[in-house]
Amino acid sequence: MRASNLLILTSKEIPSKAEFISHKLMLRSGMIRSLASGIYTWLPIGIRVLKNFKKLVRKEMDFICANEVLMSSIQPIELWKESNRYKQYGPELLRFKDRKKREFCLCPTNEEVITDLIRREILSYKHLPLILYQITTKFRDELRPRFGLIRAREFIMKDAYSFHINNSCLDNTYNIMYDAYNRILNSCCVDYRSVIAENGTIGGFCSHEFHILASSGEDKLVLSNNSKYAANNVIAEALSRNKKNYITKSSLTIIDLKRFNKFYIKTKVKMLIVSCKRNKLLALLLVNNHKLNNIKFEKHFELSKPLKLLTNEDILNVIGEHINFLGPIGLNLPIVVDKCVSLICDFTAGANQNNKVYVGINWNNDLPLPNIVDLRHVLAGEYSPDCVGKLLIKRSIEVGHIFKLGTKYSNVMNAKFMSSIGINKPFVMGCYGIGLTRIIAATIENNNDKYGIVWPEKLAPFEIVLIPINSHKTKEVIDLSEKLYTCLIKAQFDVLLDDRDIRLGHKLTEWELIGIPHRIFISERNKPKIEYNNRKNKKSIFINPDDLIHFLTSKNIFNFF
RNA sequence: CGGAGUAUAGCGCAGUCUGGUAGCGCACCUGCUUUGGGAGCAGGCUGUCGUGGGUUCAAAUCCCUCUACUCCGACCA
Repeated sequence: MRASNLLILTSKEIPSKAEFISHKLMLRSGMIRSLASGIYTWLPIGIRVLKNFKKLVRKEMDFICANEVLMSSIQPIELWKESNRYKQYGPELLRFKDRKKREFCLCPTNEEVITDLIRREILSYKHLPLILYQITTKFRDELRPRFGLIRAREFIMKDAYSFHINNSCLDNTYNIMYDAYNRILNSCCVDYRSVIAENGTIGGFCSHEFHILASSGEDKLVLSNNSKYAANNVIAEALSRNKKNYITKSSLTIIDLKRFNKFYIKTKVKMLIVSCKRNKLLALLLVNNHKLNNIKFEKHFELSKPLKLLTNEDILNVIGEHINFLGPIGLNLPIVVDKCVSLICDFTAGANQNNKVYVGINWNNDLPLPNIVDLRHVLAGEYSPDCVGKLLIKRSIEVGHIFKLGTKYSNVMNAKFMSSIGINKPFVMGCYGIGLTRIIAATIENNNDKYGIVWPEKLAPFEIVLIPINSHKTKEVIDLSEKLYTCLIKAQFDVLLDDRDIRLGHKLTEWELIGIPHRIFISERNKPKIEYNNRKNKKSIFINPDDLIHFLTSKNIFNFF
């Protein structure tokens, strides 16, 4: 490609509407333009990057013998009714009708469509296991799109689905896919983690997420500093330890707020009141500095989803006590305690009277121990649940999620195959998503400097840019540049010749912003050598033009970093 | 969906409080000079001041309506 033919739409100005580094850089480097909230147009530079990411993913899918398909971005709504996700998905599913009044939706994911395909086409166990995948546009009508491509409404995702005769076969494919995802992320040169995760509306019984660590990320990961334990914040657990060492021995006493000091705060337990199914109330007890985890609550009390916390006002109306003085003793409500609360001795809680608290409360002595459930978010510095290391909490961007679905979809959609012993069995399924447009943004979050994007070699819009200097002065410079351009194309490099009649400074800042990894300068000054310059470390080396291909293909270039 | 903010040239912004000729920088066009870090000089083009209504002799500016976009939260993977 020649720069004179390439649509390069870079900008010096920092776009006012972009907050994230990746969003700013993608706009400034001319990769994307915004069309509407969470919807983008991809420009030539961006498309080249996207193509490289697709290539990388296809290579890994090929390697594990997955079959590429392409499903429509429009889906008949009947399939969603069949899988019972029609209501569950809510307004995120963008629905519309065709001229015959048949209802459709824009594809947010493809479990239904693929299950429908397979139940029609695959009748025998002899075809299994089978992996199908596609790379295509998805649409989710997000409540609040933000951060550029990181949470867009329209995005490009690779989604894969696997079909098996049983769980052990699924486990095998799941592990193969897990490894493939690791290889993909390694190629992106990003700091990432795979973590155990929550299945959400996709369903199933086991899942892992792949996250790129970034201080700007929306998600939080809980990681052990000394073991492999890594989990999404919403399901992370910590080692529950007995906390009776707080106090020697005391007995139940009611004290006034005036005597309430630091010492009692340490052992304070707080009470939250939630409204459950049929408006019944439930009291939850948590250690004072612990935060209630909605997801854990909802998982355990599925029928009370979504969690409804009573406000101070509600509590005054319903219970008639001030929120700060609620406690389990003498309370006429069912109680559930967090695991940590169940382990604490001589604790402090409200006395259900204004300005009064009980201290020295002990389970079984002072009141029976109610149901125990893990209800809280873990805190940084706690012990890892595998007893090895302490927990760190890091921000991240979720880029991939793999699920063991089991027979969730095949059962409800009646997708069955004939097994080897002659009986019909539902397909055992897995599904595997990786957000390409999100991974591009996250890769930029991880790979940039004050000049712009620093692309990993294989993902950059071009591997090499040839920059003739003062080419208007000497024909030799032009001739050599053209010669090298032809050679590099022949050697199958993704090369760009910057043949524009603009000043050098302009070219340099522009290619630094766009992030081309390798730059070659051809000038009168360095004759007969040419200058190789590296985007990442800004170092230069002077080489003979004839050695260029050898230099670029040899290990030299890697030692150079 | 709750809260906050913004909307003026292609982009970034000033002007709005206190109503009275539509401004600046970048970009763009022309010419000359320049050419190893987004050049300099001279000249030029660019606007339904988001939409609709109201007040006024007069509205970018004051009042009301709607819309879009951004941020925080909730939600979601």
